[in-house]
Amino acid sequence: MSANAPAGYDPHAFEPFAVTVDLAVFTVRDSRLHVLLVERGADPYKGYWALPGGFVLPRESAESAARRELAEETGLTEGTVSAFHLEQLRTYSDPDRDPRMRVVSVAYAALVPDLPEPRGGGDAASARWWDARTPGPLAFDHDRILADAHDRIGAKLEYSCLATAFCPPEFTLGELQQVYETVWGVELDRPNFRRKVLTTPGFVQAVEGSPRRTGGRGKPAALYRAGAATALHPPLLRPEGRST
Amino acid sequence: MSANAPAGYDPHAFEPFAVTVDLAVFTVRDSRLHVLLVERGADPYKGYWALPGGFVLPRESAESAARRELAEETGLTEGTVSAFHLEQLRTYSDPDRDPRMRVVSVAYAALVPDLPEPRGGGDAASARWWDARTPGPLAFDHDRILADAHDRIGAKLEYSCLATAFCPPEFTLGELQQVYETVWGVELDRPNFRRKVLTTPGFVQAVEGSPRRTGGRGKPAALYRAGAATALHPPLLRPEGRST
DNA sequence: ACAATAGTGTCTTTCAGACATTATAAT
DNA sequence: ATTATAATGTCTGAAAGACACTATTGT
Repeated sequence: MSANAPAGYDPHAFEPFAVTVDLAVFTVRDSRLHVLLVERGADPYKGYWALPGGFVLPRESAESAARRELAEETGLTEGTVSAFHLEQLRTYSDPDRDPRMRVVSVAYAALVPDLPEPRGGGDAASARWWDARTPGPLAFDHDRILADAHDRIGAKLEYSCLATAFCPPEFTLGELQQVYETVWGVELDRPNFRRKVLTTPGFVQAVEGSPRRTGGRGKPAALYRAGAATALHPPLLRPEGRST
Repeated sequence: MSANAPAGYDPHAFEPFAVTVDLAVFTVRDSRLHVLLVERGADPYKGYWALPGGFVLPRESAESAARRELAEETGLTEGTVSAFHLEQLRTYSDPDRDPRMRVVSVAYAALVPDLPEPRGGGDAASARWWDARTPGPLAFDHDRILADAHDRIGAKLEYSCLATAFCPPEFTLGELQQVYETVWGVELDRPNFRRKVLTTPGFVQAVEGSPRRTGGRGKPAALYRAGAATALHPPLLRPEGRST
């Protein structure tokens, strides 16, 4: 803003903007990427599914609003939710994106570990996890937002350590690899993946006195925690120029 | 927005938000990264320098507003300006970022070739190019926005062909290398840079019947145009984990 | 002749892809 | 035994870093 407020600019002079946040909450479940959706109970788009979200209140930032909505929609406490990765995606401002009024929405992507089915904490009675690739037509421009969010997360896995945000505090390398394979929709070579993760300083850190967790069959896997690193140098590039 | 408008929500019920755009317009000049700033003629922050920007009008998107402001502040036509690279950065929404009222700002980064000194086309009488690294304290939260913009551009040079956006339609590989060195603040090995650029399909395309442009002394350099490629696979990583 | 910039070629190191092999568990 | 998953090791090829060398201009 800021530079050129028309002299004597009156905030109430023309129809105001509403500012909202929309959340693409992702998790990896059963080797599929899932996104949290809520069913709309009122028009417009009554009966459609939509990304959870809500208005930014007069005295809070968009970040705060997003964090608050994340807690409400997942039914978890603010404390729990504060550990989840939440990042701003981009802002959607088409004048006609909401038929009721001028609504500018700041979209966020949240990455959470596998959670229990959401209990309807907020005003959205029905919230569910959906497969992120086949969400059918969503309300408003949420198909677009969801697609953008998916793209961004996929891209960030390449050059950041973000994948651990999908995992519980202690995880196996197999689980971490599942995250990559699921988000990218490709299969990775396990030995090469191990090598890359383990030789990147600070990506993961072995849990000492190594307890081992069994994934059912097979040899138990060593456990790791997320390391201190945040960036991946050099990056872990996906096999081909994929998008989904 | 969208999910949970309180039933019977009245847009005028509480103090409205203003939505603005702020622009970080970058160019490379004399081997230094420059950013376009305007001097504020009124309070708050009277006399401070600020990123150009302005209000989003009731019937336009933030993108349109940013493009419009870019034309106004550079004094160029919308047609000229439509060729420049303009991308959304992120949105700043701290409740106290503007002392006058609640202002949410969508920030954009614009990359332009070396332009003539801006003529005050808009209401901002004084607009100037400043060294992007030492802009002194700017108005509002614009120091933060500028730093974020610089970081983002630096990061995008690694995995995109964006550097050509700083160059005129025809440019030499030396000029392209200057862009990288200037934005990253490092020196690159020329032979290796050449090899990387020329072996990346679609990054640049040689101008046939090669006219050659002299940069003063030395051997004349071949000219290139930006290619069709938009992404860089594999990326062109900067030497160390730098940020400025 | 010399300085300055453009361009080529080569050696070495790093790292990713491919894939064989061993290890440890459940059935 | 068989199957399933985890972990190690090795070979190869692609690409980056370092750097020597040639080419073409202005002064």
